[in-house]
Parts: sequence; structure tokens; C-alpha cells
Amino acid sequence: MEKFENLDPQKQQKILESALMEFAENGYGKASTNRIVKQAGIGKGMLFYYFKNKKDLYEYLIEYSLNFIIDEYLSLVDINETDFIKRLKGAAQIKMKAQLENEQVFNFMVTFMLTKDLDLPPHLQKRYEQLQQQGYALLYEGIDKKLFRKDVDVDKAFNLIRWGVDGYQRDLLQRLQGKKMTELDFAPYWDEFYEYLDILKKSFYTN
Amino acid sequence: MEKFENLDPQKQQKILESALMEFAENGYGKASTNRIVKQAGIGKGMLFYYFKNKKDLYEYLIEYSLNFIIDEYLSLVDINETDFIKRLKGAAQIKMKAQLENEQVFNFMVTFMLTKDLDLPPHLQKRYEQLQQQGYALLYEGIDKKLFRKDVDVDKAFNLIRWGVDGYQRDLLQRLQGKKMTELDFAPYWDEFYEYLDILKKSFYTN
DNA sequence: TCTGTAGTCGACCACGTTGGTCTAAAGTTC
DNA sequence: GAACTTTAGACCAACGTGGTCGACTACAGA
Repeated sequence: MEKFENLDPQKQQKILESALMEFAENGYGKASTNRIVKQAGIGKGMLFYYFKNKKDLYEYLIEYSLNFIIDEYLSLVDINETDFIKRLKGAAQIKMKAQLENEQVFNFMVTFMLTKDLDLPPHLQKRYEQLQQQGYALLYEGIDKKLFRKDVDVDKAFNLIRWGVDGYQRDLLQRLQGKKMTELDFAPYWDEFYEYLDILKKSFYTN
Repeated sequence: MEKFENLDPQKQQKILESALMEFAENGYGKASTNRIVKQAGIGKGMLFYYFKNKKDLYEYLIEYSLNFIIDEYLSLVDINETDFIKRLKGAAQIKMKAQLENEQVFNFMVTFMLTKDLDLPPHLQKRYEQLQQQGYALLYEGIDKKLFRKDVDVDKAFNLIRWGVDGYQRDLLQRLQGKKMTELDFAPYWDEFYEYLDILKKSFYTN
């Protein structure tokens, strides 16, 4: 919708955030346009001036989120790094940066991916599959398996490392719950994270 | 409510399952008593004949779930097993059994724990804290730290093992999504799980 | 200064759903 | 068949829904 995109970027962002949050928390069906406009601080009329209806808004959000995650996260990961742990380390940094920049997008995508309460128009479906494929490549393509211990199954080691990284992130997120992400010193957490990575290296790589 | 507890156990179970599912999926506020009765196949009147109102039902479910999880899961874990991985292994088996027996209870508890959209009467609050404390003890009390490698921080190793076990469980759950749990042969999955445990042992214990 | 246009708001609409009540019928037990 | 319990769902007022519309403002060009 050009109407929406010509808007003052600050207001635009506020509307996007409100809408993303509402859909993230409630899914498509139970999300309320009333709550969105209230949260965004705009009149009801405006939302339907920018977007022709609820579904239109929803699809716009999906496209926006897909673009954001691909452009600001997935495509920035160095796919030439063949060391699995180093690659995850780089990915974690990029993801964290993107997440600070636009927290709601990730929440929205999580809910979207595991509910799918509305089927997509083909062009979005296609882009969504592209994202999945790119996410897969990020984890498994061009990894140097020779770095791993010989006495453990490489795929299982992959998974354990992945789960470790995910687990730390989840754990951290919970510990930081409620704190204002923007005014926070992340350095100690990064250090802690690197210690975990060292342990993983020590445990799953040949030394 | 004695009215409810004198009911035919089968109908009782059906009502419990419907209600647990509804609250699990929607939280207290957005859960609908209409959907509950429809799903349970009873008339609207009956729900309010058994429970005096929505809140009463909700608190009954919490108490029921706390009891179930404590009695059928936490208190069955062998707290005398000092080997961390063996303890988790035992816990996983018991949890899986409990989860098959009453899937909704666990979903309900997850939603309940991370939303808390209603504050509890004191006696439930107390029992809830007991559960948390018991869950903590299950993981950290009486573990033999001497089994771990000397060159890694034990607490971090704890976490990585925990995240590995959780990760596998989550991964499995996703792979099995939609399949009827009851008519499924779990043996191969257990074997796979044990392989992961072996790797963890090989990686984080002294050998 | 007038007029047209783009932007903005929120009252309002018809309607569906909410938690909860009540009546009347159907069982059940003597 | 009386006395009692159990059941279903029509019904209630209150509220929330996605979406519309007319009134109003801001500002451009004449």
C-alpha cells in the first residue's frame, strides 16, 4: 500500500510494531484491529485507509517480516565460514543485532510459522519457502565435517551444538525478561556465550 | 466441587481435557466457556452446575494439574541417582509416560507458567512454589560433580546437557506433530535418545 | 480568500460471542 | 407418581468484532 509507505517513518514503525505484536500474541483470528489502533495511537479509520482490510494488513506484515529476516539476518551470515561453531557465532551476533533493531518481527515470525492459521497467496508462499531453504543452508551447507571428533556421529553433534546455542539464547531471553533491551550492556553476556562455545568446541571437535 | 468429582470418570476426563486445552491455547482471559462445553459435548448449564464460574473452573484445573505433575512426574524421579545424565534419562522416561497419559496437562502448565494472567489464591500459590522448588531439586540436588570433566565448568556442562535433552525432546515433538501419540512405537526414538545421551556422556564426563 | 484534496478521527453499524441464568424436561429413586 | 437430581440449551445484557462514514483539519494552488 503506497498510502502507508509514504507515511512518516516513525509513525509507520509504530503501527508495524503494534500490529506485529498483536498478531504475534493472538494469531490471525483472535488479533484485534481495535487493540492495534489503540496501541499505535491512531484512529480506527486510518488503519483501513492504509490497508483495505485485516487480511491485507496481515499479508503486508508477512511480506515485511520475510524481507526483514532475509535481508537483515539470513543473507548477512557468512556462508563461506566452514567452521560450524564459528558460523553459529557469527549468526548469533547478526541475529541479536537484528532482534534489537526490530524485536517484534521475530516474535511474529515464530507465531506465524507454527500456527499458519491463514493460507498464503502464492508469491508469499514462495518467499516463505525461500526463507526456510535459506535457513537450512545456513546451518548445514558447506560445513567442514573434518573438524569434528571421529568417535561421534557428526549430525548428532550438529544438533547438540545447535540446541546448546538455542538453549543459551532462550535462557538469556528469560533472564532478561522485562528489561529494556536497548539500554543494556551485552558484553558480559557475549563473554558468557563465548565460554559456552569454547566448551562446545572442546567437547565436539578434535583437539 | 464434589458435584463434578462424583461424575462418570470418562465424562469427567473429557471435560477436563476440553477445558485444559482451551485455557492452554488461549490463556484465562480469551478462553471461551462456550467452546469448552461444545468440545466436551455437554450443555452450557452443566459447566456452571459443576463449577460456580469460570475462575472457579480455572483454579480447579490448576490444582488438578499441579497434583498430576507432582504425583505422576516429579515425585517419581529417582532423586538418589547421583549421575546427572542417568537422572535426566529416568526423568525423561517418566515424563513421557505422564505426557502420554494426559497430554493437555503439560500444555496447560506451560501456558500457565509463562502467562500468569490471573493471580492465585494463597494455597495454590504455595503449591505452585513447591512444584518449582521440586523441579529445581530434580535438576540440581545431590548430583555427583566428580563425574564431569575437570577442564569444563560444571554448571555450564549441566546447562548444555539440559539444553541437549530439551532440544531433542522439542525436535521430536515437532517431527511427530499431528501423529496419534497413542498408536505409535516409541522404541526407535528412545534408542535415538540414548545415542544422544551417550554422546553427551562421552563429551562432558571424564572417561 | 476560496476550493479541492489528502489525511485523520472516532462514533457508529450490524452482528457474533461473552460469562452466566433459568426453565422445563428427563432420569432416578422411593 | 411424588420427590429429587441431573441435564440441555434458549436466553440475557454486556461487550467486542471488522469495517464504514461523515465531520473536521491542514494545506496546496488559484
